[in-house]
Amino acid sequence: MGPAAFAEVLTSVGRHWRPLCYHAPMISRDDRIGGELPAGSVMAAMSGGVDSSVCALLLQRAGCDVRGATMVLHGDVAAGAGGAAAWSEGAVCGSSRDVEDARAVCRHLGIPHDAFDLRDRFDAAVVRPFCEAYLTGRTPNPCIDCNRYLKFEALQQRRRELGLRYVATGHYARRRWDEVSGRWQLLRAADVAKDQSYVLYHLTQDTLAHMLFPLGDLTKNEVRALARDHGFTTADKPESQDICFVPDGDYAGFIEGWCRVRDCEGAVSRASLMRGIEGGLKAAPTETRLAGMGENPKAALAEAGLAIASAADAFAPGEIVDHAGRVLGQHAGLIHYTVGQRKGIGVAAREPLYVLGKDNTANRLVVGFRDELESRGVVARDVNLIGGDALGGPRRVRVKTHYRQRPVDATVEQTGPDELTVVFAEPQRAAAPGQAVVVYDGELVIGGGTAARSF
RNA sequence: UGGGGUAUCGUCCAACGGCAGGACUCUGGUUUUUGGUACCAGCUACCUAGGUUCGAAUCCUAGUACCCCAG
Repeated sequence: MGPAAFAEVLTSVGRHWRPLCYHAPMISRDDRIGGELPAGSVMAAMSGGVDSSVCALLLQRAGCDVRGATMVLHGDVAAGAGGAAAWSEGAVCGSSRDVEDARAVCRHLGIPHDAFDLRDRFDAAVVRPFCEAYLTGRTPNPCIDCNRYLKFEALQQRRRELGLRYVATGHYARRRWDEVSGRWQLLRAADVAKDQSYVLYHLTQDTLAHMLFPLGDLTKNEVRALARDHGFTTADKPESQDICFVPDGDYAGFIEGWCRVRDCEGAVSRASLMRGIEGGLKAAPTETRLAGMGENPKAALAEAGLAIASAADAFAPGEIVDHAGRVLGQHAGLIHYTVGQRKGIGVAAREPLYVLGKDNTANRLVVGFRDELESRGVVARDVNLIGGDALGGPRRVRVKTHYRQRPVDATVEQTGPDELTVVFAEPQRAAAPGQAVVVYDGELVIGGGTAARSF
């Protein structure tokens, strides 16, 4: 079916076109490529969840040559005889359960399925930067890194190796070829409630050219209905939540354990942590360097108001103070807190108290009332602009500093080769350093970066 | 040590002599591919001992503790 015929089908079925997708080849209209429907071989990234299952289904129905691919991201290999490997159980992304679910869906669809062991890559590109960010007082978003370095970079590499044309994922987002600029664009999903473009701001032209987002025009309910209609075992899996490699939610405990594992003596000492952090900085591939740290991590840390030495005290109790320095209580270690946090401070006041900032040097937690948390803007580093060009002078945009936040009016200006400065139209609750700042122009994702500081 | 004042959830405050309420904290839940936020729900208290009264957090007496003035 050529694009003209495809458009005709859409027109002819009119308002009832959606149900047709249950029975006919139907994928997002925005997945046409240069006016053509996607043709050729596609690697469908399958997490074992409902979205990626339906993603594979839609590709197959569109007539693509599909093969499923699942990344094994974590899980221990049992020390069995003969090196027999057994993935650990667990309903978390990239676990054995998910690999099995993805494989079952592929069997159901009659398509090949590959499982890639990317645990080392996951550790290096996601887990280590996650721990190091928290240890230096920032609040990382590991899902962003996982998307960037695993779901896109690593899978694209496998795609090239296998000689396939596309990688498709179950993200709720859309891409579009822009004739005017001659470039690919990333757009928000049709289902605003499920839009996931926020975690994709780092996509490049090269990657977008080889990406498909078959779910971009569907709603979650439609996706689940499709999965049920096809009897997928993944149809009623719950939405993913929490950090996949910290299923119990105790990220501080996880990081402490991570530090211990890295230190043979088993002690979380200042010296061992410093060794770990500095070693990590040296050994990490360039793309997994501490965000925005550049060539000289220590200088960069100092510039950011962080001291490497103090990072070792991330677990040490200290004082809770207000903006005037009055001591209000004791904190349990700065690693347990993040800017904007309300719960867990443990100090009773006239109104709720929120974390305003973390003073790593003095090991003090600065708290205040809600209105004190508001900021005029935010500076983002480690910038990616999907269009490729520099942004230049102030530009009216909309900005998200959290996955679920509705975009807010702002102006953005390129204030450095790798720096954006966002000024909100109305003061916003401050974003924690380390969080993603994503810039939109209507439905279009312009790009984004990592929050360095609010002002 | 003299004079005055105050004692109520973990914290800060309410409650004509008539079922002790709220805010904050805390706990649980909902929402959510990050941390958080937001929303909903829940737990916990009348300083001690007497007295007055049908009935006391409330009034009276004593004790205890703390605070403020005088030292």
